[in-house]
Amino acid sequence: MTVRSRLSWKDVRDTVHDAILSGQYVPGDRLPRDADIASSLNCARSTVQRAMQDLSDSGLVERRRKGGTHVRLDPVTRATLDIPITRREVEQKGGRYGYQLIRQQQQTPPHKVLAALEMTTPQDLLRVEALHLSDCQPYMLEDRWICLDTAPEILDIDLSVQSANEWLVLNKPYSRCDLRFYAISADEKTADFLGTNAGAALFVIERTTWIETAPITTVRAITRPGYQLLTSS
Amino acid sequence: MTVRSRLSWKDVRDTVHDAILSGQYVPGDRLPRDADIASSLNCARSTVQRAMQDLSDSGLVERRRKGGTHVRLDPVTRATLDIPITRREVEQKGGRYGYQLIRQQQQTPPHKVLAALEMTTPQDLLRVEALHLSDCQPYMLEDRWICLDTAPEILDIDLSVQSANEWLVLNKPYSRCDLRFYAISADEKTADFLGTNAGAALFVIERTTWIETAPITTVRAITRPGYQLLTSS
DNA sequence: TGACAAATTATGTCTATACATAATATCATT
DNA sequence: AATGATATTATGTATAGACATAATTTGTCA
Repeated sequence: MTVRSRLSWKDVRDTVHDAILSGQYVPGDRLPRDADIASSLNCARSTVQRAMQDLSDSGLVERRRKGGTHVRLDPVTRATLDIPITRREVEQKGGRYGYQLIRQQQQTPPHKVLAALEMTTPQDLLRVEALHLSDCQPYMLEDRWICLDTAPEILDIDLSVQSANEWLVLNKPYSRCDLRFYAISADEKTADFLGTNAGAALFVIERTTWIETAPITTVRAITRPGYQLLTSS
Repeated sequence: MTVRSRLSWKDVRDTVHDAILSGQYVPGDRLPRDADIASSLNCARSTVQRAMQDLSDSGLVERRRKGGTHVRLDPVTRATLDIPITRREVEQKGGRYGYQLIRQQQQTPPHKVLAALEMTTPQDLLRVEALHLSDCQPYMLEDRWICLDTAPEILDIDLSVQSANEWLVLNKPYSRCDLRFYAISADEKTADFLGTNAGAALFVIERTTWIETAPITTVRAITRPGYQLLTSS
């Protein structure tokens, strides 16, 4: 059997993880001190520290100074979601990407939009409605509001060629992103755009981004019927 | 101004992150070598390494040995979701948690369920249907299949007292968890349980867990009308 | 017994160093 | 110009040591 000369922190993490999975430690149990794990596995404490930090990040254990490390009593399912730009998403699924600009105009946002952006003083935003296509079939209908204070350059972009989604993601990196998922019943207009019937259940992704505290954009993306969002790994 | 004597890796991460946000580096650009960043910020290379690893994990940059570190050309929105056990979710929202077992029986799973669990040989599973309540109002309807090979102890549990959700999460930690989100139209029976009308758009969370390759459970949780799932931070 | 101060302890973090590894660049050879 | 061996380089990772920090325990005094 192959014994690596040095133990990586991922090895340590997996060892501890397995010990928990196997029932050797159950929720609430206290794990040995990092230093003890280190000496029993014959590695440095910093290696164990890195491993335990990862387990803590993933929600499996809780660590407190002086208190030690405990298996979480109240485990959470912590999952990572990857939401690529829509063009990539379509292409990754093997579709041919298409894009249609529906409408673009500066207007006063409703209260809901201001609230989502956490803006206090009302001001005109650029509203962009667009349809993403996969193999010429409707894929996602987006209703977007862009903050012109934060992203004034958007006015110089021809949004019938490049989607706002794409331009923003390449040119306005964000420091904070809020996501929200829910289901809606399609209204007449939405159903029409997405090629379905009014009343159909549709999956919605809402995303709002900021640079520090400055709002960039908020978008409500209504997906075509049957759309599913999966976790990455 | 307060200058901390030593720079933490999170400080380094934020500094680099800010440099990217400010447009100093745009997608595709190559960042300086870790060692150079280290000397320019006056910290150790390992500190920079830890920072860059985090930026790489969060999808903002890409690192390749010898190739160096580049700002990702194709940024993804990477978000972390926390899905607590349902009792906690209800309580965190300020509701009083309640639970009703609807039905519990061993039966042959349909093909869809077998596929979700990645099982090849058909065998009887324990099917548990239950309703979670918040302040005596329906909150979530779950339809669960449990693999008796992996979790035989579940048969000794009185599932009218403790929910399968809770027992499994405390007693069967998983090594892999797949999540899936989508929208459905309520059928008559579902609408009835959730106190809404047939045809209502409902948000669905599907979760399947394994210990290594051994399937534990798959559950389809249909949420009450208006339910929204938010990202954690 | 209670309140507060001090010692203890386990995790948190940075540093300097050494070596590993993968990808690229260089250079000699044909 | 194509090939293949070799050197170079940037990241990946572990280690020992030092010190920081927070939480608990212990000790002291009223």
